[in-house]
Amino acid sequence: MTHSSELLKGTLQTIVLKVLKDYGKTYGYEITQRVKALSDGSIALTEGALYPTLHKLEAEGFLKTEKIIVGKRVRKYYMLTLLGKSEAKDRVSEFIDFMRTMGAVLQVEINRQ
Amino acid sequence: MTHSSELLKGTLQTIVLKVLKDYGKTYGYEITQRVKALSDGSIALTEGALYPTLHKLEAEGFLKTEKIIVGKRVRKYYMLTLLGKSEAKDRVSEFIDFMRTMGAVLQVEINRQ
DNA sequence: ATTGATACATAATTCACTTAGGCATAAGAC
DNA sequence: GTCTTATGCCTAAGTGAATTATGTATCAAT
Repeated sequence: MTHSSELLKGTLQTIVLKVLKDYGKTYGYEITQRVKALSDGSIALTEGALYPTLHKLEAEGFLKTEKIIVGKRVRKYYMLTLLGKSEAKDRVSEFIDFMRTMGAVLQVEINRQ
Repeated sequence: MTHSSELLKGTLQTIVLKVLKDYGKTYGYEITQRVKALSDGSIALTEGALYPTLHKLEAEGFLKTEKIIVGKRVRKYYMLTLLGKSEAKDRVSEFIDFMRTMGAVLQVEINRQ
């Protein structure tokens, strides 16, 4: 395990919420693929982390689900609730603040455009 | 506890190494004060996290220590070893990569200048 | 004298995540 | 045809960095 994977901790909920905000109705496996693509292969979400997180966000009222039968398999789509949309926005703002703060602490110039 | 404090996880070693790189010989309590100042009050390192981290970084050969008697109290100064200097640089680079990747995933424009 | 700041340290607990399973269908390689 | 890889969901045990809770002691200020 690299040190950078340590940095990833605490970002999973934010990532999931933002992906659902940007892409709408998405299923678990698809989220892993999107994040892998967006991160140029460097972020590989593990199922052991992803599924419990989806369930938790749903239990908190941020996500709602819809099951679709594809062939003989069940696919579970997740989408943001109204509350979830607001939460997604908040979490991204929070992340931007965090980056700015860390930029100051680490004396790295960071600008959001 | 806010969600942003969750984001902070995994950054402590990087912060400590970078502060020691930028300020040279520094003691534990001083590190908490510097980080608080640099982060405009938003990052308050807890002693329960800081001291074990300092001990661990020392055990790994990244830090060396020097005890100074101030009045009747012992103050323990930490400074980077040669290995620690290189590690500090690597960790900051890693953090910059992480921010860039997260910027891409969260569709937030981030530029380092 | 009592509070708050300075200064170190350890121990129990928490909790997000990793690791390791389990189950099943679909597609492609050989 | 069967073997591997990809698709697709899930839970449970274990890990480890953090929080929370203490403990000890000096110093300055009111």
